[in-house]
Amino acid sequence: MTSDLRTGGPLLNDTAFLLARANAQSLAAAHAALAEHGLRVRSYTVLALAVSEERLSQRDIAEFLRLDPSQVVALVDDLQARCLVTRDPDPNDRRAKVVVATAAGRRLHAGAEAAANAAERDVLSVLGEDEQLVLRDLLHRIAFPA
Amino acid sequence: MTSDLRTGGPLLNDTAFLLARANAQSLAAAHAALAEHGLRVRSYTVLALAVSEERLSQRDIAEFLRLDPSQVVALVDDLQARCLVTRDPDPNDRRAKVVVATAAGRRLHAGAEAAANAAERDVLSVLGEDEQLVLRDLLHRIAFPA
DNA sequence: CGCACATTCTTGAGATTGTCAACGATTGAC
DNA sequence: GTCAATCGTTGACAATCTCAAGAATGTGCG
Repeated sequence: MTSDLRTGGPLLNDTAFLLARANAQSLAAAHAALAEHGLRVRSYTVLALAVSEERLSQRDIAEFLRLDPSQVVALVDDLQARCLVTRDPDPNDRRAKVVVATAAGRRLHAGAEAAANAAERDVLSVLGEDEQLVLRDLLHRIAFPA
Repeated sequence: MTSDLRTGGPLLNDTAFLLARANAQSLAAAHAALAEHGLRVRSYTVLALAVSEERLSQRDIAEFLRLDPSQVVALVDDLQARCLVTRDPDPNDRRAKVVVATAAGRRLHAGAEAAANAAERDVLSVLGEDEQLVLRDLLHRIAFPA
């Protein structure tokens, strides 16, 4: 057989490329899993933040997800129109709007989270348990540099 | 101080999210580094494949980069218009077109590669040398599952 | 207090990317 | 030779990214 691109070709020493391709695999799996729940990957992450007890503002969300604030507006608009989240006023800053999940939002998130976790488990299944923990630690440090 | 989202918040146990955010960091660094050479990240990866000796067809490139074939058309169109690559006929299959870098393409790639590597080194600098090797191996296995 | 300046959300625009369906040319299987 | 499959291409449409501007609110300083 001819030389396999996946093992010996160009760009394979490029961690940035491997990061991009691994992310593409992960995204595709998550996309398929979440579609059955009527969510796209972006909506799901915003909903997940709204479900948490952190009471994040749209700016917090934008920074955490590395999105432009205007994108968060559209995402929250959609979730709010579907009665999955609300925009609560921040008593300490009337400019800010805290995004909080409704009961329906929490219900939908619970099911979607299970599907997303299953998809992630599938993607990571090529690694051992200990390797998965190492990967998460390394990615965490790159994703949130000091 | 209040609880830091980066260390204790939601989604941080989600490897898929960390993968996406780490990739965003990497992409931003690469984008800035390559802009000075007149290339975007996509163009750079296609050019890198054209520089290699693999003689890849547009379909090969699409599959390797996980792109739709129609996107490769636009990318190669642009690189060809700038005289950085050529579309050579494949003697074994007259449908396929092999994308090969010109001398100018190889020159531009050399400089761009240096800048991209510097950016990557910067992003990975939060990890030790050995950890960087581990990360690359783990990502490689996820990016190209059996 | 009053003023200048920064921050938060929002809107709108334009460019880039992702996804899909068709089509002509060519190949490979039968 | 016929027929299905593949490769490149075009076109359309949705989704995403990036930027600029504006209204409302907050913050700091004289």
